[in-house]
Amino acid sequence: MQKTIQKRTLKTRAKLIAASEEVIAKGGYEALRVEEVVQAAGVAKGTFFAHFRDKDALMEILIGEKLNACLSRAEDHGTPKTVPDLIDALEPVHQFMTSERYVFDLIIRYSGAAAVAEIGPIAYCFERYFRMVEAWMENVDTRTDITPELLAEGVQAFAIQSMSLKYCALHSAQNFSDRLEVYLNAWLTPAA
Amino acid sequence: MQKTIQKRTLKTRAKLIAASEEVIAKGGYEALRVEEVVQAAGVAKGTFFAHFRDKDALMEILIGEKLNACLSRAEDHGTPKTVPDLIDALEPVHQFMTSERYVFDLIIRYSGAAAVAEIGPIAYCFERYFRMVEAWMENVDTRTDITPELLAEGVQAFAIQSMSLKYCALHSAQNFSDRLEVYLNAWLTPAA
DNA sequence: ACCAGAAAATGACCGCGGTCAATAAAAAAT
DNA sequence: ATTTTTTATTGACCGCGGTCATTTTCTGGT
Repeated sequence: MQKTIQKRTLKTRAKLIAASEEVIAKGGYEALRVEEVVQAAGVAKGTFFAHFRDKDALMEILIGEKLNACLSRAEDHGTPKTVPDLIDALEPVHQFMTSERYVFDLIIRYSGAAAVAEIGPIAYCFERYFRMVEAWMENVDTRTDITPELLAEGVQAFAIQSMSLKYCALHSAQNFSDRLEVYLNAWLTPAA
Repeated sequence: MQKTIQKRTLKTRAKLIAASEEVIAKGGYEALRVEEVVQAAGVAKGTFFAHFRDKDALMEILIGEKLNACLSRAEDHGTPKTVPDLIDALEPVHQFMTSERYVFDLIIRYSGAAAVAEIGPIAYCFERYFRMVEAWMENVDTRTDITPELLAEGVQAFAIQSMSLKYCALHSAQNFSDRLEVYLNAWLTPAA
């Protein structure tokens, strides 16, 4: 009862991923059509769904990859020492997350692991983001009444809030970084 | 250049709304099909889209109504004095927001006003939630180094974070209220 | 080399949201 | 009362994601 995976499978999958990236490079994530992808990859529609549960599953993979790349860049930044520096370090991540409305919505929708057994690519990125910030929190000058873990969860919550408000016309007066800075100052170094 | 609206219009619209509520009462929000609604309302499919931009627009209206009812209940609670009391006051709102995964996702997606000119029902609810909490913050014993407005924005951010984590298998150990309580204590009454 | 069984690919088909030119009904103008 | 104009309704049709029985291709055993 072996389930030998043929090398053909990997090749087809690679073709589909490559074709998807091509399509996205042209028109962005939102405009991607499965039909267009399979045509570019030279396979039938049914083949696509033999490789990915649904369109979202492909998106999770592609967006997760990009997000991981951004997180690596953030890690390279080194431990930030101030709030502006923290925001600066996370800038690539936040930048990509809000590069397209469609992307932001999809990331939020898949930010949680549906089941402990299978953590999706995006849920994994959220965990990675959180752990990275948590580690930073241990070596930075902030309030000490709460754990680095809690501090990191707060940073994530405020980052998401700031990104959400970017898409809200009622709060577009203040820009993303300024808003996040206000939040994080209040969260990390309260004065009363 | 008058745009007289016929009373027939209002009647059809009411029929559609009523039919929608019926359908939802049976199978929940996620399972609603436009086809089923128009059949129950006794009109053609095209009529539906003459009254609502798309399916989401109807959902915004229905969910917005429910959400407003929950907010009214929260207002009736009176100004909460402690964090557990605050969570208790907001309980109906949070309860409804997480009653269905589909509902939560839709609410989040439409929480921002797409344009200042037209604030959707759900964006309005978010504003109302925020203003209500802000007013509470003025009459409650918290940190005073930041404005009630900022405090309220933080409460909203943490509430959303807590709700999101409810759907994440990696963080399902802690329940919603307990998590939110930890967040709000740290946010409203920091100790260092 | 050949065959049996497993794995992969195919494309016709379906469900459902959304469109639009044609039609009917109501209101305004005569 | 009749015509004209505006407003509302209709349902055939389309786009696109997703399914599944059938066919093709691969692989391991003899």
